[in-house]
Amino acid sequence: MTDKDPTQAGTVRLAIEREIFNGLLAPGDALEEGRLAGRFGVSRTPVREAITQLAQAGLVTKRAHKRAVVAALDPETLLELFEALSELEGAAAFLSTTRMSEAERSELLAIHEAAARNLRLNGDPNEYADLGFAFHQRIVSGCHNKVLIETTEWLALRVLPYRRFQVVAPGRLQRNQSDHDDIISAIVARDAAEARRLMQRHTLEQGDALMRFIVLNKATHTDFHPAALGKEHPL
Amino acid sequence: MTDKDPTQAGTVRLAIEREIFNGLLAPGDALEEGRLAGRFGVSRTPVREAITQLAQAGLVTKRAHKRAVVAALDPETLLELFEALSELEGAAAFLSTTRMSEAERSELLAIHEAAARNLRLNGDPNEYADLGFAFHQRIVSGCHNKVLIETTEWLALRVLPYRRFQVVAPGRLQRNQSDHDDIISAIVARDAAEARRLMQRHTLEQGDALMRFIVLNKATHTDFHPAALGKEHPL
DNA sequence: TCTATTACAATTGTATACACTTTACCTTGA
DNA sequence: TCAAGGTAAAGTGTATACAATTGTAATAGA
Repeated sequence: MTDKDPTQAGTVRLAIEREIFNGLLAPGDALEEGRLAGRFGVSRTPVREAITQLAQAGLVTKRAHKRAVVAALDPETLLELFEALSELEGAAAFLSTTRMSEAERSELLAIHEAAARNLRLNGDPNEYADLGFAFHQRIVSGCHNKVLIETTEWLALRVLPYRRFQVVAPGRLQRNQSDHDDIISAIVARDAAEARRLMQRHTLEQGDALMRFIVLNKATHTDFHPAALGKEHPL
Repeated sequence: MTDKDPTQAGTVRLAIEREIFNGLLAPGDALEEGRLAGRFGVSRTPVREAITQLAQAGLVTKRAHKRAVVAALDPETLLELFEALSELEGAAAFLSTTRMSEAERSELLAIHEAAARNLRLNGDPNEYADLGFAFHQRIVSGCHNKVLIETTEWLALRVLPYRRFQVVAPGRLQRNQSDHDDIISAIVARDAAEARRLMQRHTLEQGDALMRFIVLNKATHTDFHPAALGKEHPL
């Protein structure tokens, strides 16, 4: 998905993407072509093309003659995203169980063990979040189905800014790690059906945990963008 | 996905989409911005925007400074598409079993029965193909998860031109209908897990059948675009 | 005759200019 | 004070012009 595109349109697209993930651009914010063009030092044409791509990817919404805005994930859509994602990641886990190469499997194990080490030594939670993300990503890529991988990452991209904040809930990290333990066990035992079941439930639960967190903090925030969450819970 | 976009870019996008499905634009064909602009009586700008959207949707491939070409589905990718699609449709069937309204369920049954009638009376195979497509679509939409529906239709769009030709294989129609019978039974019995299993296997088998057909006709065709297939098997 | 280099043609990428739509503000009337 | 209408400002959609890159063909050299 992250193509090294030498064109300005591609560069601008990546830049806007980053700003969305960083929270510099919050959901609901308007993407004004002229201003962005000025900020990036290009004309409106490549900016417009970048926005078109982002719109197609679902990160921004765009209607004719209306300003493009950063897609706001209402709670319902967020739940739907996790539900769909859980199915795709479950399917990937099912296929990966039998399709991963020995090298891929050992790399997955290494990541899992690094996460366990981090947790045991009370390491940086951000590093743990990254390892968790890598864990999911390796299982997905292990299915060796480019279409499935692409589709899964396409959805994962939309929840990415929110996903890392699931770890803030108390006891969530341990639960997360224990889920990963079970998934690894199923994969090592070559139990594809079980790997699917556990992976699906795990991803679904991540969504639930995030939703609960959001609902709890709903009173004080009109929206729940990660930037806002981050300020509230810098860990 | 088919947005009624009043802008020229949207109109051009739909027009190109239709030409791809009709076979007027075959996989591998170059989408030359200038010519298309001339043919549609607009400037290159909206054409370019339309192509960008189609590229993001996966119907055309586009690299910097290279001509955009209609995406050619090589057999491997086609197989991957059906594998991914089978997972998504299976998941949709699982959810639809418990989530469909009574009205949706009876509409699904009506479509299924119309297909059975068509088959019994040796009706128009194209009508049967349409009914089969409607069958799948209703099961997908019945899951009431917009993200899942969108994602599934996004993939289905890419195999749509190929999918209808699965019916040409001998005995394929009866087998298809019998699969649908079983799926309906599971849904009526509220057996979600079984509905998932059957639906997934069914879609996967559709892909296999298409693949077999392609391989058999491979000797005489360098590519297997539906237009070529249609000429070979007008039924 | 074949290969490599170079110039030219064709096509894409970008900038700018303009037309049309939407939005916001201001005026006017009750 | 508030509502309604209109007008100006802002922003998007499109066309055109130009720059940059790529594909092609022709020519020169071996």
